[in-house]
Amino acid sequence: MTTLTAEERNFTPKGLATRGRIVEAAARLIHERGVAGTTTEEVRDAADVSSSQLYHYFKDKLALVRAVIAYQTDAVIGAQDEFLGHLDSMQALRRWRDFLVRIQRGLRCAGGCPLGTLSSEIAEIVPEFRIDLNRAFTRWEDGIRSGLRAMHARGALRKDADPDRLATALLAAVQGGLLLTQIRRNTKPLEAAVDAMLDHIESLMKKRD
Amino acid sequence: MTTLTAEERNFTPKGLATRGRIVEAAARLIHERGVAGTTTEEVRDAADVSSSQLYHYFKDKLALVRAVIAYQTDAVIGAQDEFLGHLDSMQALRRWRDFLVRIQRGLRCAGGCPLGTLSSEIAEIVPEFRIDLNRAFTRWEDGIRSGLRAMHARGALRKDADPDRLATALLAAVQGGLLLTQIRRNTKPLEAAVDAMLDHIESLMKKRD
DNA sequence: GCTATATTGGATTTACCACTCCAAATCTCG
DNA sequence: CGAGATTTGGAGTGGTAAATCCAATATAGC
Repeated sequence: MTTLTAEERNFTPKGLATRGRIVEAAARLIHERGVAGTTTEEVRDAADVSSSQLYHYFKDKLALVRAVIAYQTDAVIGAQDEFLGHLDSMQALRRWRDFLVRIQRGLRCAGGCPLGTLSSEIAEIVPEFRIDLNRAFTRWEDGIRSGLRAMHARGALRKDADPDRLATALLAAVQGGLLLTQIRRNTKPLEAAVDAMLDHIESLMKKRD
Repeated sequence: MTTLTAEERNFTPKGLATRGRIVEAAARLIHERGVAGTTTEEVRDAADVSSSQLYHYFKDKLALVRAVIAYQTDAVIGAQDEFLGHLDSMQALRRWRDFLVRIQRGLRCAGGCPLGTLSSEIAEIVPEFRIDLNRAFTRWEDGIRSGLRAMHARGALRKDADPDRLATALLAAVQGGLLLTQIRRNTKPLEAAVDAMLDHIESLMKKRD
């Protein structure tokens, strides 16, 4: 059984635009109020579509939520585009850290990570949600890992350092930091968590010889 | 305006027991299915109480959820009782780490941290929830911090290390690790995150002189 | 232009779920 | 034991939100 992508279903450009509006509105509302806190009626109003449109493009609310997961995955990864894949120096890592903190400040520390909050709310509800979110985090982790691997390969990181494991740990620090930052309404936890992890990575660098 | 605690409301021991059954059942169901995924009817059945009993002891579902937050806070902190407050050596920290990993394995990595998942689901919904959860994490953090402060005070940690900030970072690593562990259904992320943070702390220890 | 298909409107249905209500049973304490 | 309070049973209610339905309009491709 294969899942058809939006493009495979003979949607016209106009239809795809409508579908896009729905997903976008749903993503925003769900990030603000959670999945359970967002009604299809609110999505309809925010996207300015009718009930039949919503169900024309999505089988049911669960299908819409899956589309939102995909949308947020691209949004989160996309927002870090200029960083992910190039985190191969302490300078790049620190700049990325500053970027993440700046984003949170811009959001007044509300809402947390769209993927993190989605995960906690729905990962246990529908098995496919967990799979989707796992893939999302794996993509994110890949972007971190490639930089650390490059550092390792060129000898900047000590041979006994494990760049893959460090990438996982760094992503965890980001997620945990974001959670506490959301609860505290203060960026300090995010800063403390990521800084500590970056200091750790720096301590695993070979001294310049 | 003061909120009455359960004890202040003239509940008899029998009543308190009933109330406790309700909270316990609600906590378990909510951890499994989330707040929105748990109906009052399911709680009633699980606790073997009638509808009127539920609303006799709780004003509404929100009040029940607040009670569940308090219950889970005590449960999570309580489960770590033998560790928190005594994390003042690398040995103690590593033992605590093993304990956390063991717990997750026992749960087959499902469900995540009760406080973490609650936070993501409801922190933005009702302001008081965020306050309650903030307090919960602060208590947890206190338990970690006191150990690191002790290490710092007795000179085991370098003078320029910041034990308070390290405690925040360590709690974040635990939370982020738990999130990824839940999504991956594998304890590796928790291990990687906490190990990295503990290695970092160890690197800040004075060499024995 | 004509036909099939895609898109849209919006009223309606169906189901569920939080919460109420009132009466009955049980307990407390003088 | 008796009066007042607490606890319990369970049917019922009101509102809400997901999903359906049918008809109308727009669009694509021949």
